[in-house]
Amino acid sequence: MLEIPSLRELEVFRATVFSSSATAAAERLGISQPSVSRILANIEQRMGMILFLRQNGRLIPTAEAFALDDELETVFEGLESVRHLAAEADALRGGRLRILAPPSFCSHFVTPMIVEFKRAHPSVQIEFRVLSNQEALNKITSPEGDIAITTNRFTHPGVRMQIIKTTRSVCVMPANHPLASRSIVKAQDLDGEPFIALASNLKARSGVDQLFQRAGVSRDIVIETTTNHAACECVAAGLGVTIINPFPVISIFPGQIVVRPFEPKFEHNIFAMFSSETAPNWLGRAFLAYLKRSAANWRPNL
Amino acid sequence: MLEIPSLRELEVFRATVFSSSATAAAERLGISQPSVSRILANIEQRMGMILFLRQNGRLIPTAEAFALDDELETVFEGLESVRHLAAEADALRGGRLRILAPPSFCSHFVTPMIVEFKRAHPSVQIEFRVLSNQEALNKITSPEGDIAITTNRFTHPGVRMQIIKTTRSVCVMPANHPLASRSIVKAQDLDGEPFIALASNLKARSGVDQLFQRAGVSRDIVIETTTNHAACECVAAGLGVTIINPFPVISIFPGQIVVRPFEPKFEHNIFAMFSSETAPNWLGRAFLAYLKRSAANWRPNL
DNA sequence: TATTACCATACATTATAGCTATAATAATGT
DNA sequence: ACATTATTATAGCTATAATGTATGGTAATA
Repeated sequence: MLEIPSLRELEVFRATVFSSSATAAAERLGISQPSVSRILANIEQRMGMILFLRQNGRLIPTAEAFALDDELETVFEGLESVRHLAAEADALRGGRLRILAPPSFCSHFVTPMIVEFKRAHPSVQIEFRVLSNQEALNKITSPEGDIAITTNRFTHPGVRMQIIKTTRSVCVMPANHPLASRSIVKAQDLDGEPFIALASNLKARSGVDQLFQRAGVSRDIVIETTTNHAACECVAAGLGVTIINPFPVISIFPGQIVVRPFEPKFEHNIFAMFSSETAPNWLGRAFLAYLKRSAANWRPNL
Repeated sequence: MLEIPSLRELEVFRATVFSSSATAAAERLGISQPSVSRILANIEQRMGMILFLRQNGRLIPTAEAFALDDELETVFEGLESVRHLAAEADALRGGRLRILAPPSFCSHFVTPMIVEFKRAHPSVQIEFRVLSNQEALNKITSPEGDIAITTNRFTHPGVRMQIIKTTRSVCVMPANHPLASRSIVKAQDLDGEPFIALASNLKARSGVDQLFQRAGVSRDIVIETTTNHAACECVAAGLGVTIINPFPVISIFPGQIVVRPFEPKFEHNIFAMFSSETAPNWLGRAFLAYLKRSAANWRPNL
């Protein structure tokens, strides 16, 4: 009923939609017309859709057929990339990879991945630059970098973004805090609490501020820090609680802090950024796959 | 050497990369381990790449494997859409389709397509609104429209754009113009010529102005019009020459005007715009396929 | 040293994709 | 009205590909 046909069958289907004729499609594909005819019948039966009207002995593509054809364009473009990848696979051995990342993700995410990647592919020459999101954008468009890890979803036409991981803010508290017994901490719970805030120029700061404003909760902001790590240090020292992105750094200071899910939910994204101008850098994509796999296996230990 | 494996083979490959083990992949796919092993060997041979290192009797994915896996994610996402399409094909019979388009493309492009589409699928309920690019953006994001035809490449995160057609500006002249004998008209040829310009708020106007500025050519702008059609009327009346996008309206006024390619090249794009928030509207995609096919068959008769 | 957990190969079996020949139907030309 | 041509559909056959079972090899482990 909704079994997906084989690549070959889809290819035959596309050729037939293109020419609105089984005979023409057969000629274009270099196979016989009966083959095309039977393949089309097969597809229709297995997908449970009528793709062609048989009117006056001719094949007329239905709206379903056009929609399917449109959808398949993406698929076959992807396969074309695969073919290019195969053709240029040499670049993956002994190529160069220029990685850009902001400081916040280096020591506990990107750097270990670079070590692992380099171990698996010793002949690859790796350049690693630590810089801000904005600088990364500039370098990718130049292009002076192959892949950048950022926390901003840039919509610049010169770059393509891809989500590496999505996480939700958590509440970090001293181990002896009364709220530590709760399984979830809500905004209302923190009314009047001493609070460690992030620096006011950060997007995460303003986002969290909004959540508390909407909830009508006023916190006692005792200190502002620039990094999640510093915020955790302050919490460990008993200065207050904080709301941060748990990825990739959490659960240092074992025993001194506790971490709980926070509501309302506030999402953080990490993106990979590539140039949209130049051809895909396969080493960069390979490295992205490492990052994704690593990020997917990561779990916040709450 | 670069033959693309079958879908099934790619599926097996992905499962193996995911688990880094042929045995685990076989279990996950419900087939035998030797099958997986042989399929992987096949893929590697046919693509001419080493996808797994056999170290200590274990399979270790190479950078090539990760890059390929990443590439295939797109492909399999596309196929997932195909599956959804099959499951929801009913929507294509008797659904509703809300089309948005600017005035310039209605009478000679969108409207005839709507007529054809409605004839092929009589039970589909079609709403057609004529409005500006900006209004279309608003309605797509609302969403109060399923597909919009625009001349702007919006980068708004709430919409996905797709190119329907790309064309190049042409020079339109009275039939008896001396330059009518040339096969190509260049910017320099129009120095001092009486010129029909488009309204100064249009993107096409400023783009063409730039071309002439760079070429150091000063035209005698005798009149400004808002539409391509009006510009052609002025040309037919012998008021001067003009540079316009030939699509979709050209070669009206037969015998009175001639049309020639113009250099330097100036490209125009027509886009389809969908909401990126809501699920794909299959009727919209089917209609898009109609538009694309029609646009692809269109030829400027120079 | 025995055991276990993998991956690879060989062989047999089944399923699929392709061909040729032929039928059926509709449009077109005489 | 009839023959011709163009198109899709069906049947039967064959070669190839996909898959399973059985088995062997190799490295880690107890």
